[in-house]
Amino acid sequence: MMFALVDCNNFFVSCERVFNPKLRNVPVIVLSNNDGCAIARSNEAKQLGVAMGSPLFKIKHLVDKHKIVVLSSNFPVYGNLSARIMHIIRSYAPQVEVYSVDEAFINLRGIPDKEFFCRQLVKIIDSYTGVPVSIGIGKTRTLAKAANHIAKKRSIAGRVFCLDSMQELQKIDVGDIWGIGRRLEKHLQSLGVYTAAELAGLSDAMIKKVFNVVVLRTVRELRGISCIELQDQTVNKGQIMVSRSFGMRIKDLSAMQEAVSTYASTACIKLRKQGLVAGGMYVFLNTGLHGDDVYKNSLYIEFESVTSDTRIIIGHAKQLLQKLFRVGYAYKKVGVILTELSPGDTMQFDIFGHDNHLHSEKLMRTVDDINNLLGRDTIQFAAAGFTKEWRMRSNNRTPNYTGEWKHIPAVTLGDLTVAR
DNA sequence: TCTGGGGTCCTAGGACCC
DNA sequence: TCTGGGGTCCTAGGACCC
Repeated sequence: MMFALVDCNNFFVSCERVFNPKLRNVPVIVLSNNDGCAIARSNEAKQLGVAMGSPLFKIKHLVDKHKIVVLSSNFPVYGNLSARIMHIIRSYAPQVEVYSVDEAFINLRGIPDKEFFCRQLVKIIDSYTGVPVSIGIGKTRTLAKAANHIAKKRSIAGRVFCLDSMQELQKIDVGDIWGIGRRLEKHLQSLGVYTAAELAGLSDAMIKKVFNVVVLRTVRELRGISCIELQDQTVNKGQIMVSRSFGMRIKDLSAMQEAVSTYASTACIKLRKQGLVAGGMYVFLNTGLHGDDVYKNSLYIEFESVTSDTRIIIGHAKQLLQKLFRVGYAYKKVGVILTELSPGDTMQFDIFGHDNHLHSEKLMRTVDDINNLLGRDTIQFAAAGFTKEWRMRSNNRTPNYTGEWKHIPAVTLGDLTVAR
């Protein structure tokens, strides 16, 4: 068994560079929603010492000193490029699991020259999309991950690395292993385990006693025993969450109601896009978790019958929020989580509500169709509000190059400008 | 006062991932 | 002052059953 992990290099930054060549060869970072933390960094920015996830205010001095280009995240564009890349991978590889927006596992079984295949794939993705990718090859998914890490870290020519010698594990820090996070790394180090090779050498009994089965699985994968198969992606997700931090603090219930209605509406769109219905919902809120006057809470409701009707779900969301809301706090965030998801075509009908249900499905489909055709929020629910003053910060967002006619780049002589 | 052993189900919270 | 969003999986502990 052999797996490959295709991973885009500095993905969000690479996407921005596809549409703006001026960003090449200069330090660039892309911020999280609400312009909070650096979640993607160009190699130049990494070298300047910008850590993954560092809050912008903590790296302000580096940004100023080295003139780092700071961009807000532009997820529609990244999602679009991601879909193109995954499409290319699927058209060449037999079995693919899209693991995240910028990563995919490939089962290499049946491919004769695996390294050659991967080097070709790197070139094809590069020439079709302009996004550089690296590929790691290994006997298990965990080893493919580690191989990918090496390919990037050592700037391997051809950007493909095959981890076929266990000697390599001695050079990999235990914290760099997939599945070993900060907590486990510390714990392992306190036991004298610093490298992947040392972790792989621990006894099963010891790991099970001190840690758990998840760590044991990781260790077995390091030894070359595949424990994590490629996932069947037709399986539904367990839940759908939509939540954002506000661009400002909110004290009044009405603005909170707008926000929760907006997120509930977005969650319903995601739900219907996957052909699912939900059986229940959480609403949660908090004041931000860093100050002194912290309040956080959540509530759950089980729906009377499964639904994907935005009107019903907004109604429940507002009711839950009303119960959670305490006057006097300055809120930073609210969110909804839809749970108990099941396919819409096998749903159980409320025996009294069948006609209502057909009506609801028709209405929602019509709303979705109109918005898909004419742009999102062509029709929206009034409860979601129109001014949305609480909207998150996004001060340096690039245009929606791939999703809006008026933002499509126009090439002029030699340089690139944006058509308006 | 004494008050077992085994099971299930649910929830909250922790840890991890990108 | 400012510190993301969206997920999954596992475990511990409580409630409840016989």
